[in-house]
Amino acid sequence: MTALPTSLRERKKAKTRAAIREHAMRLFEEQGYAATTVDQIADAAEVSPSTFFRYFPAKEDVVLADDLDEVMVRVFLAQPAELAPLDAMMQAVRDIFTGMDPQVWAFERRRQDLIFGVPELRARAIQQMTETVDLFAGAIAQRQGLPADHFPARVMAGAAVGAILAIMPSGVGAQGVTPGDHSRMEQALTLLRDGLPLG
Amino acid sequence: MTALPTSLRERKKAKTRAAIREHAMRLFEEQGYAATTVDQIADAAEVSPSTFFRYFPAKEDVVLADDLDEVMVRVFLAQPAELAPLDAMMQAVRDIFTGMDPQVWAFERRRQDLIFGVPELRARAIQQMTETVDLFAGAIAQRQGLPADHFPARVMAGAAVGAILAIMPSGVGAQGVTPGDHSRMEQALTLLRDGLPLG
DNA sequence: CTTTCTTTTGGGAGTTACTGTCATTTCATG
DNA sequence: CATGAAATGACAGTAACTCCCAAAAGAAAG
Repeated sequence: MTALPTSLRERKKAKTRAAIREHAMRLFEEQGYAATTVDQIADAAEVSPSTFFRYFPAKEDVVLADDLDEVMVRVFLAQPAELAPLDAMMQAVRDIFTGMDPQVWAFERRRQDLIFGVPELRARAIQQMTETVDLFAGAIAQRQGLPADHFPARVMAGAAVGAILAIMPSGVGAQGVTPGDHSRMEQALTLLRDGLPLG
Repeated sequence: MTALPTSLRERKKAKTRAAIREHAMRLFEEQGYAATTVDQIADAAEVSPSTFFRYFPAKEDVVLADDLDEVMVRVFLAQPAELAPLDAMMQAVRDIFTGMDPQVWAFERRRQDLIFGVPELRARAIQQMTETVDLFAGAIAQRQGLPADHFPARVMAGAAVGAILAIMPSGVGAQGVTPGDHSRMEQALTLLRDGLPLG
């Protein structure tokens, strides 16, 4: 996941970060996000509140820290050049979901559950997605040898991210990403490619 | 815009609300969003901070209070039934932008500038858009006589909203929606309808 | 091992957005 | 004018941050 830590200092920092994160997630799941204070998290992780904010600039960032989106863009760019962009995207989705190790998967799932359950977090997650649109628009253009600000490339990126977002579970009792979801993503991208038939 | 106020009380409330809003927007534009405190706004509008929060549950809501999205859905549903969904959407965009009176337009523009300039506001605005996706998905399905949770309808709604969002100016020095923008929106929807050709 | 330098940590004080409560004022009504 | 309802303002309190400074812990050098 991350580069292997060398010095004692690095190892301690990684451990502290992980501890804060784990205790925070647990408390959020147990008592709810809003009802959990930063002080409680700090107490549980045995650090001072000051230290908490040194590791995570905001309470939200404990949950939102690293995003999957950049990985997605990288995998997308690694696809064979002969694939059409939307097909390359589908293949990238497939690659990511099949190659993910179970532990990462489980953690990802807990995160998704929290994010989609808490409006505050959902808002920021979606904002991250708009940054992903920029990344994707650039990536698509690059792949096809088009200028970086190519209009149709932007539209495609926006449509793809929007479509995927739209089929994410978000209502009451929603569950995060499940193993079956990557096939729904592929269906959505196929529809896009075919001009959005409604039949 | 709103129903005509009858009683003295109603009129006063409307005036107070407008005053808070106007002073807030002015201060945000002059000194920036974060640098403006609720107390300053309350002072300028000559109300107590308590009253401020009675009118707007959060500082953000002064800017985000009413959204254009619901209007969009209504106009979309009012389009002639023989238009294909994406064409109906295009026509709805056209109707709204041409029918908007200049004063509303000017205010809308100031709002857009603020929203797209302040990350915090942008995040919440985008969240509102996801709610719009739900509305649109339902509207599309309804128009075509499909079940409310029809998968391709959701994908279409998500793609359309995502595409439009993607071509909104958001970078540094970005300007809000300008009169020329509705044609860009139409271009985007046309691309969607045609299966997203990149040429 | 000790000294010195650097990084990390904890503590405290301060700001700001927001919540809840209660007395007072302001409008509506008979 | 009297009475009830709604709006307001002042107050106290909480929680998420921010800034700053002194103490602790790891790294490097003698």
